[in-house]
Amino acid sequence: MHTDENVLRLRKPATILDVALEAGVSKSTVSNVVRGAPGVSEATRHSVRGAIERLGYRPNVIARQLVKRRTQILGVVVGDLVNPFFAEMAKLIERHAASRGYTAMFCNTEGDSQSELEGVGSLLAHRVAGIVFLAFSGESRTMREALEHQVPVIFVACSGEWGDVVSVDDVQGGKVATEHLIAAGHKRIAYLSVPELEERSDLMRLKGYADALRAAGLGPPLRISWSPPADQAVVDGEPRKLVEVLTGPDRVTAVFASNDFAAIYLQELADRYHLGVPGDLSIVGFDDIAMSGLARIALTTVAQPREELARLGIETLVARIEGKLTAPPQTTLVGVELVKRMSTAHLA
Amino acid sequence: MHTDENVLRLRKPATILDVALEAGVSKSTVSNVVRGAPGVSEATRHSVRGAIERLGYRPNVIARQLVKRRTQILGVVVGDLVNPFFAEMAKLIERHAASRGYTAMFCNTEGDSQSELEGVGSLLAHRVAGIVFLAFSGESRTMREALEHQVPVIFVACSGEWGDVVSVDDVQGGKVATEHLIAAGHKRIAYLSVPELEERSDLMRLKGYADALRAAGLGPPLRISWSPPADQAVVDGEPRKLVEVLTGPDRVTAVFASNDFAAIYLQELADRYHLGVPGDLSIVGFDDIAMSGLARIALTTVAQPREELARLGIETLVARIEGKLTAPPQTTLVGVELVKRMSTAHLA
DNA sequence: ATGAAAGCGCTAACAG
DNA sequence: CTGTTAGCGCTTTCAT
Repeated sequence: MHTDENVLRLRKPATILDVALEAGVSKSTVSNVVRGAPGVSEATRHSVRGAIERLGYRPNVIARQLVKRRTQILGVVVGDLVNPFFAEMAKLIERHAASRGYTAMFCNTEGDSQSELEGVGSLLAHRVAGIVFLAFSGESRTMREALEHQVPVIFVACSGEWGDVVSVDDVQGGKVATEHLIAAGHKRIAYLSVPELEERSDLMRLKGYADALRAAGLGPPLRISWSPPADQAVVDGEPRKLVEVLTGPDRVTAVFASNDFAAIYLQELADRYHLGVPGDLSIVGFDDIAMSGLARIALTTVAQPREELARLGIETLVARIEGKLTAPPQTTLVGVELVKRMSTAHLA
Repeated sequence: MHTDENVLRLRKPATILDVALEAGVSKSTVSNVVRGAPGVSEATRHSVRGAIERLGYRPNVIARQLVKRRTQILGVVVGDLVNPFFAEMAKLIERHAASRGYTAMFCNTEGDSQSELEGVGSLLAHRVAGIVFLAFSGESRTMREALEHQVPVIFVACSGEWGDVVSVDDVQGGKVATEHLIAAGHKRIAYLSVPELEERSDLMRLKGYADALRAAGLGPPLRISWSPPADQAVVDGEPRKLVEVLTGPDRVTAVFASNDFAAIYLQELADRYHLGVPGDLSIVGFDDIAMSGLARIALTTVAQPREELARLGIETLVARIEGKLTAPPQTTLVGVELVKRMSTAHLA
């Protein structure tokens, strides 16, 4: 098929015109063959195919994009690939996009709204057909820009006001996690949030937690803000050493962490201070990333149906892009499931 | 700056012509201002800037790419984002690319050479300026295509014959890992390889292992091929239950795994069968992914300098793209470092 | 210092 | 069924 002679000829990629000349037809005919347009005789189709093969012709997507004024590229804004939850979502999004003929272009924001802005700017400059937010800082200029350019947007596993959203029921998740802890006899239960998690989800999970607490007649909610692996944390607005919250007479005996990443680092901190999990401290996470299932981690957690989130997200976005969905932005909530492992136990 | 009126006007993005009309100059002048070309009077520059601002003009990268016949996009071929090593490398590569003005376009191959082929095809169709392989199946058609299209290629943390490579010294890594085990008194040491790791690196690590064994006058190398979390494995070409290799009279007492991912799943298997690590089995990994440092995992491993790999990789590729490097493909090897943790111990 | 004109490679009417 | 034509939005000589 490919001879060295051809390889040499192709130092400059063949264009549609080269193919037309080679096959002795016009550009349009080649274009029709390439795009599988109807109304081309079998004979010409065959000879064009031959010319394409001989020249190793590959359509220039850029030229096509320019004339159609649309790309088949989806921009994906990811929080931080180092968090396995995002890594897996990114992979699933890419796969679903590919299965529908779209290519994914990622930008990693590292949770920083400045790079989010730059990233979205770059996506917009590349005229992506749509944008998937896997994390969203809430910075309004970002969206403003997207809107101005009429790019459909979807928030997957996070939320924003200006586009469709597909996510889990965070309130419900927080509730289920907290109820599990309450059922195990815990009275002093804290909510642990980390900056990596997008604010709205954080607030919703906090709400579910607070609701469950209230329903059980337990004390006021206790919110810990922590950036692993720091020693310090902020407890109800006041800086404290995190370990102190977990020890002492009025210590917290259970923590609902806003995601597995935080939960695992909390467990790590407990290990370093020789606090037993779940003996001295019960922990529930959120996400159910792969490593939470390892015997050595064995984290009780609220599982997000990642596959379903990715599928619905891409489905919705593509429908929007292709004009099959014109209704106002909609929110689709999918269910969560508590996965019980070894990081939680009855209060002694 | 942005009034609603403008937002409305921008439903169709402004083109360079709109700006020219608005500023009362020609397309070329606008182009000169946008590109910061010299030879534009301060006055016109100012008025053009104003028009750009008013219209919210953003240059169409696609049109630019078409005329310059080059993009500023780097294709990145990733093995599997679910392996934290790849996730982190992907992130670093993206960051370094961005710092040099390039955008990254990922494709996840899942170790499957069919999707590698499709992915590279898509990258090529998008006329990426260069391709970074973070994993490479060795399938020659892939590269053949890349070569035919004259796209510079770099292999980072893996290797291939048809491009520059920046990787660690795998032989040395295998040697260091094995010597550590030998020094701890182990006699029956196996090498564990998983399909996710690219073949050449696998072979090089195996070689380092075998060399160390030979130098110490220890028996023949023992190679285990395993797909976690299966029960079965292939030991020196013959299928066996993995756990049997780790128990019984002539059991293996130490394993050098070809990457941390495999090492951690081996540890998991040991845990499930109540084999103590390092009591009954010592394990050394390769990569030093973040989770290997957790107290509960505490994996002894050969660390790859990821930051340096990413930096050198992008530097080299960009030099190639920009024509600053025209020498024949070169190989850059960077050093590895053994990180001792709790998964290895002296043989009792 | 600025403008006019010729494409980049492709698609999409519209003729023939 | 196939060819002609006119752009898509931008860069780049070459004039002025």
